[in-house]
Amino acid sequence: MDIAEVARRSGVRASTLRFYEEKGLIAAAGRRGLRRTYGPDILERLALISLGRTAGFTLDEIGQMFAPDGKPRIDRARLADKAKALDRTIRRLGAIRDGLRHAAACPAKNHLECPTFRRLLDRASTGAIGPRGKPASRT
Amino acid sequence: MDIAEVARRSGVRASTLRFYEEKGLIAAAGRRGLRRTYGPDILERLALISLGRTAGFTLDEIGQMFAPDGKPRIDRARLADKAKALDRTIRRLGAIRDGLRHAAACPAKNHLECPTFRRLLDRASTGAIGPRGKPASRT
DNA sequence: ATGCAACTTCAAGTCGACTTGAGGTCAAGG
DNA sequence: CCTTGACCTCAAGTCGACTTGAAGTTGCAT
Repeated sequence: MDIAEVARRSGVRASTLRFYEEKGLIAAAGRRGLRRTYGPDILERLALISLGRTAGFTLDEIGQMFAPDGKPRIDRARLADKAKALDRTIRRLGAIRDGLRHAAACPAKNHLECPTFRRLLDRASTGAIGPRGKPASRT
Repeated sequence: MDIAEVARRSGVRASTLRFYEEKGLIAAAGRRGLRRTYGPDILERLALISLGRTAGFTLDEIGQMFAPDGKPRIDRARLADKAKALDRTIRRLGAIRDGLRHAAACPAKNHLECPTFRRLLDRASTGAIGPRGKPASRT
């Protein structure tokens, strides 16, 4: 596959593929002249990277999860930690989602007067919800 | 309250408070000489901002949620949308958390050989999970 | 009255993850 | 053979959310 096809099949832009290569996250199977050629494995690799990104790993962290030979070298403790962190995030977001839902439906003229909303706000300010451990998605 | 006390009580750094002011997200109640003074309302305001941030709104979006008079001006449809988006995110993250948990416990020498892991990967690459709608938290 | 820690402004820097632009090369179709 | 469009490299730019640094001012305790 050439870079355009990988881009097409993975949804990852060509510029990003070059960038990932520069960072050591992926490698082209070879070159045809100047041009990169990729084997089918690249797609799985990219899926793995995408997965890691969504889970909240940085590219650098993801890079460290591949042994120099290219096979995943996965640190189970690290994964368990991340699962735990993810779980906390999920809980926080769940609380917020419920708060938003309520606010969207709530009849109070001013949300600051709504007890449900105020409870959410209190939890937010006492750190049960926010702020560290940031956002949720740019829709 | 002076800026240092607001910082202490809210957990938001003084530099951030000045930055938020510059962005129009907050305002000092007044000045004592050069120095900003804040009323107690600021803490609620900051909680609201923190909440919005965690929910995935940008600072600009959050700014638009306050009427010029400073009272929250909340667009219910917007909130409902965000709740929906948040819910999608939560689902994605839940799937990933489960995948990570499994991977952390899974006995397979190579995760790529584990059927559970592969299923996760497939969902990731078919877009059921990733990649658009980014990360989860910098722990 | 004086010293100084804590405040002020404004410009620039940082970080992560890419994207964009300029200028160059080259494989493949006509 | 020639064109051309897809590819290449490398440097710089972007975006969001802040932080940092330099240089200046000042409220307040002694």
